[in-house]
Amino acid sequence: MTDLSKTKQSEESGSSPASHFIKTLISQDQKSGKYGGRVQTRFPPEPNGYLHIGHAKSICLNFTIAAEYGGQCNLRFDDTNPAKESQEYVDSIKDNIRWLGFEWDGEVRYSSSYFDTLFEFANQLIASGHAYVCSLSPEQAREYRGTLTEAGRNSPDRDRPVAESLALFAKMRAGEFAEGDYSLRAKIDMASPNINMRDPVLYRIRHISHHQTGDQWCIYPTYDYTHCISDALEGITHSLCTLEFEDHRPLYDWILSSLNLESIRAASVLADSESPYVLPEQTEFAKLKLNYTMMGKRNLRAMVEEGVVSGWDDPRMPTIAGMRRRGFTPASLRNFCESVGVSRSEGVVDLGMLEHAIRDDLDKHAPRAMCVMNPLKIEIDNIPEGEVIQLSLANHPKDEAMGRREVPLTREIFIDRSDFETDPPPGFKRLIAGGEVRLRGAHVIKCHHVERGSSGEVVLLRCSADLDTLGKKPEGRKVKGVIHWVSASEGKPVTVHLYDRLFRVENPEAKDIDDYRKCLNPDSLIEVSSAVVEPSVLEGSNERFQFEREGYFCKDVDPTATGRPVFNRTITLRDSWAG
RNA sequence: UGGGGUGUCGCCAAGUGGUAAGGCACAAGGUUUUGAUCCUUGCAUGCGUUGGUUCGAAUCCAGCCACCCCAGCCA
Repeated sequence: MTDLSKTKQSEESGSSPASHFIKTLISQDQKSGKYGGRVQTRFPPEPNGYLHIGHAKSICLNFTIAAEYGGQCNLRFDDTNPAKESQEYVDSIKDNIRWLGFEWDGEVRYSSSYFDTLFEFANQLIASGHAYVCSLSPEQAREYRGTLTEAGRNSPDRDRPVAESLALFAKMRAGEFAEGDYSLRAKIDMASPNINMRDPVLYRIRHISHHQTGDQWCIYPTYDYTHCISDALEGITHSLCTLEFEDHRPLYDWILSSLNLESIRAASVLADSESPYVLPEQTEFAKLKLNYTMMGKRNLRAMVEEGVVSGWDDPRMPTIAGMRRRGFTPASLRNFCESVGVSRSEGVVDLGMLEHAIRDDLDKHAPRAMCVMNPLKIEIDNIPEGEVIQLSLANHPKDEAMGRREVPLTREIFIDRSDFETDPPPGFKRLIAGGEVRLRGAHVIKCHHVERGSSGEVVLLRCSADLDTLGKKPEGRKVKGVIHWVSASEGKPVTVHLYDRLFRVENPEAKDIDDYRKCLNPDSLIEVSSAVVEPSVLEGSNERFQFEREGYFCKDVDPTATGRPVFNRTITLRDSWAG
């Protein structure tokens, strides 16, 4: 039996997603029937910024794992700190998740929609002696907390009578106190080596309106108090989060086990269910880090606010919105997250992995086209002036289903300046004076005259086409080079944005870097205004193309003021030629 | 020097006592009207380190070292 299953697994492992410790854990829970066969996960962003590629890992993990085990994944906004949150972020996050290809279970959830229950449970904790109202100011509380190596001291209010705490908590909620006057704290252990257990704050006073609840509340629950209860109310089974929350797990468990289990169940989505009610459990995994990339929300926000980039959706940003505009596909991001794996060791993934994921997807799915970035005019003397030869080219070299397109060939065409050399380096396969080269999808041409301007620069190449080489190899010789081209008269001018990594250093967030601005790559965006594309590019509804020999490009959603179409370079083609 | 974690090829990552998967990168060939794709081959006598247990250790035990996280009424 073991042999059989092993064989089967290894045979499938080529195509099926890799296993990892969280799947192993859930498989065990499924086998033991711990949650009655249920798997419910959740993605719990705080709406205080835009989602980035790091979030994508968590999104993919939570949604795919639920799907693989026949469960569901909730989207819950963890909105307990209205000072930093806004509806704009709520909207963008929902949009980004859908774009990635995931759909959450039922309605969007908000921690703030549990405020009533949370408040009631807080009263229960006070009543059962698990929490008290503390009058220490934030500064005093810090002093009382102790340090990493010294135990803290008990608050003078720690043994406040239950009735008094209850009354004060009611007054806090009624708005009778100023911010910082009082807080509700869990009564755990001020000497705990885990600082999170030193009577953590559960509620604080904030006279601020909330993007979802308006002015209904002036006290707001903290993350630690809210998250575990929200999970429990939603019937979450596996609460997946990143490693830095590991120290919070004891608190997560403490809060839930200090509450009455039946009260939680009764307030949860499982109240009327026959499923056994089992509390959720938190499991941590390492967050995604990418080299040459800054992922901190603070820093990303700073780049937006300081105008280092054009916005949250600047194509150089590691945000979902930015990558989308850059031309990344949802599948490429999902595949990338899958290929990176899930573990507990904190590594830094090489950008090359991401690049591979997008090239892999676009190579299969992006139609080919030609675009000349830096035009050099060629006159083909044996094509009559005014004649337009419509060539039929395959949109994809391997996938006939992607169809064909017409590409006009005329007497005057453009090739890229870099495809002609008067002084070619060894191994140069493109056009040289007196040499031959294949025009992609068209004829072999020979350059017999180089025309120069007053300062010696090449202005025009006079060539002639071997009319017998359309769709066949030339007779008696080999022409190695193939270059792309665009008709001078039929081609369309476009603007192209060549993007490169934003930073010159592997870790722009390293401790020894005082200012990330000093590490910016000055060439992260190069605007090319001289580019010309073949007409088909502007005719269809395609957004993404491979401009042959140049890279993958994506039509920008936001044309520049010039009114010309803009194409963003998603990624270059691999280039094994060091020239 | 408190507590919690992590250390397997340049990078990610399987492996759970039976003799080091896979992907990325890299290198060398082959195909090619994209110097792309694709195909083939190569790439850890070694699993932070030192000891121990065992017929046998990346896997078990002990010590040591390195790195990450925690002292918000942020999440």
